[in-house]
Amino acid sequence: MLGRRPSGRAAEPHSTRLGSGEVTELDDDARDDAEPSPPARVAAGSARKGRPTMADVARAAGISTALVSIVIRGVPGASDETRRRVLQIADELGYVPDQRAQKLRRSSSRVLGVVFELQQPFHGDLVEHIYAAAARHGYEAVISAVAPSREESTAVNALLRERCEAAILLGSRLPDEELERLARRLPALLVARRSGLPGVGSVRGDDVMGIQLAVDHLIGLGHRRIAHIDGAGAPGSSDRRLGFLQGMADHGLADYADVLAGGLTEEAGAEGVRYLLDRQAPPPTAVIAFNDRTATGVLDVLAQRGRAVPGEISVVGYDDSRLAKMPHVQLTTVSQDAAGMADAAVTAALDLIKGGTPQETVLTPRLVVRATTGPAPR
Amino acid sequence: MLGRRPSGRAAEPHSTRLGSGEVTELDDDARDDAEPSPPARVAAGSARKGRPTMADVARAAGISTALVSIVIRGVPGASDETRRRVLQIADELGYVPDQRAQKLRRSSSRVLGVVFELQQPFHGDLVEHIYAAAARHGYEAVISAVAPSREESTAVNALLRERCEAAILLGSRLPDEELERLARRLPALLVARRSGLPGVGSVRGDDVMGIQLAVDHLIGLGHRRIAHIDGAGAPGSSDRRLGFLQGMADHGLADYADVLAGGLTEEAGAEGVRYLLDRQAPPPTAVIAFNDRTATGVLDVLAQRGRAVPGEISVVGYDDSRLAKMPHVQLTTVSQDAAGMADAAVTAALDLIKGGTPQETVLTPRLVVRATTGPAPR
DNA sequence: CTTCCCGACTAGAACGTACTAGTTTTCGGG
DNA sequence: CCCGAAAACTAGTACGTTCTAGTCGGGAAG
Repeated sequence: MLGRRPSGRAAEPHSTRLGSGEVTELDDDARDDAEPSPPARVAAGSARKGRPTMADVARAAGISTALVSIVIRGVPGASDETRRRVLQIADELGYVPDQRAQKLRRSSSRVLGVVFELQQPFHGDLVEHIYAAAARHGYEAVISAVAPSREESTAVNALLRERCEAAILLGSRLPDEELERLARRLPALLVARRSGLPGVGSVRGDDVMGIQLAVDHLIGLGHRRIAHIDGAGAPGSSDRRLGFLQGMADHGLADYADVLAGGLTEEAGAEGVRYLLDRQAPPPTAVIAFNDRTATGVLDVLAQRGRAVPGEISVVGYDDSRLAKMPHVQLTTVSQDAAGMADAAVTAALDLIKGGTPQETVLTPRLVVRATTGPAPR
Repeated sequence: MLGRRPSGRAAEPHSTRLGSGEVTELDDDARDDAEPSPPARVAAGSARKGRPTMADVARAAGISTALVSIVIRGVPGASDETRRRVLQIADELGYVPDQRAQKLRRSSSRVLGVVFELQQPFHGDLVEHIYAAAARHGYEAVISAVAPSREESTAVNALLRERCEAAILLGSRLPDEELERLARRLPALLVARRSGLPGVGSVRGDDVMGIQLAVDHLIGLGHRRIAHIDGAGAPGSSDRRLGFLQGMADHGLADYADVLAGGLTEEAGAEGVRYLLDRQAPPPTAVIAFNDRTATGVLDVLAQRGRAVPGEISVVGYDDSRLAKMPHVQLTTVSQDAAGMADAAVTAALDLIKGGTPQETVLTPRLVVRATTGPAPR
């Protein structure tokens, strides 16, 4: 094993950093203004110096900023000739409207804030569709991430300062008290979480029913011993747990129901199924996981242990996220219909902004049968 | 199988939407201003009406907005008594500084723009650390996502309008031409991608060396037939391919090297390894995947096919993302050190903002040996 | 030849904050 | 009691837009 040295293709090995310790802080800051002659003064050269403003464009075109504004916004009030000229000059100068100033001036910012979890595939799906849904309504979505090292309240505060018109929280874990404080400041909407609060709207799937669909499906395939690896304290987990127990009871199989504390990560699923396989009692013939990530963990462990899926054990996930759809996974799962949910969330948020009363919108889930469920083994 | 109906616990079954078709657009918009008497006029009631401003706080406290500004920013210039009082009133009123106005006023917006891919775990890791690194330097990170339905140029434009001081692009796929246009507008920095452009900085791992580390490791374990499932056209993939071929050649094993067109998804890895297993020639004893996601796809297929890892086949990933660290996966991988890379990226971006020349910073990767590699089978 | 209107364009006031350049108050020392 | 200086506070402008309320020509209608 030869000790590797940095590859030769890079100009310099490590952290290269050229020249001069100090750079002139602000080179030619003060530039005299009353001088209309040379139109293109910014154009060439590097990206230095504050970006061009509307005033720069106006000066270069020899017109007022108001007229430039009219052209840029594309509203009536300018001749075609001027329009053409202004747009060309703006492009030459590399002018981009300053969003801060726009938003400040405009009565409504037309911005929806979205808080999501960085590593949750389903949240990724939702965010993607929220972008689209917001755009469809002439809104912009600005996103703020939650991660192990970034608390939800930090993420929310960032949005608050952004002065968005409403906040959409994906699978929030904020305590009721904080949610109430938030709702007092701006319209707030929970997604994929039940809202017990009067001031807070909510868009979510019917979790009880979703799991029941899964249970029905499995029992229809002849399964009896079914386990549920739940979401611990996560939003929705108690509903899903309830749906599981109720679904089993409906078929008179309450005694065969098995609920394990889980979580919403792959590891939680892995741990849960490991326990099921290693314990004294015979393992279940089917597992319903809290979500797709959890189910993925279950699948991984089963594969490692050489248990056939669905031959020996069937597995059902929840969310129908990107994970479930992957061709080599083909997870049977309960679809939350990310697009529909995003759509409903944006619509509901817009309704709140217009002064509507907070509602609880419950979407009907759908079972998507793929390759991880099959007839119960003999 | 009994046809499931919406669960009884939800107040109303589907898409509930209460009352009044139309809501008053803007209720009591005009409110007379010159009236200093009742201090707390916003406080109670719902969240309606524009949020309180500095002027509201000042009026309630009977002082000037300038002084409120001083207190809010926490700069010297106000008595402790006033400070306390103002903060309390601000809190009561639910005052939050308007970021748009702040940024507009402040010379520098102290905002870094970050473009990332929503479904790439490694990007998630990077974003998380960039948030932290930026905060450490008194900057804020605003993120803009790329997804199948949201183009990179859309994401970049959103940042541009946000007037951030620099743009950090994670694993960008933008063509050189567009990058140049961008760099002419504001300092731009590529992460995990080589920059051929003079005006664009770059922070990346030494991909050639990274793969070579993996090759060395495998050969040290006795492997000879090694395959590389590459990243197709993705940033960094040509370097990694080169590193693979060169590493194999260094050991005189050029003839045993096998390069497959892949991609950066699980499916690409799954497809690649399926091909390797199904073809005529004997399968390799080790696979180096383009990244962790690709490696995960490989692992899944191997598990499905009942191939022992690392007993029969060893697998190496790249990135050391969240995926690799998961307890039930324990993927051997080349670490890009997300934290270090995020740190370097933020530092480099700040340097660019201060007028520094764009640099190419190359970080030394590190091999993290976990459970998916072992001695070559007999 | 007026009058009026309409399109093209402009002046200037917001929006909510930061900050410079004051002005007033406080207070200790002589 | 007054001076001076620091501390506490304020007026007013600037940031880059949008938008209201205009001005200015010029052509059609009277």
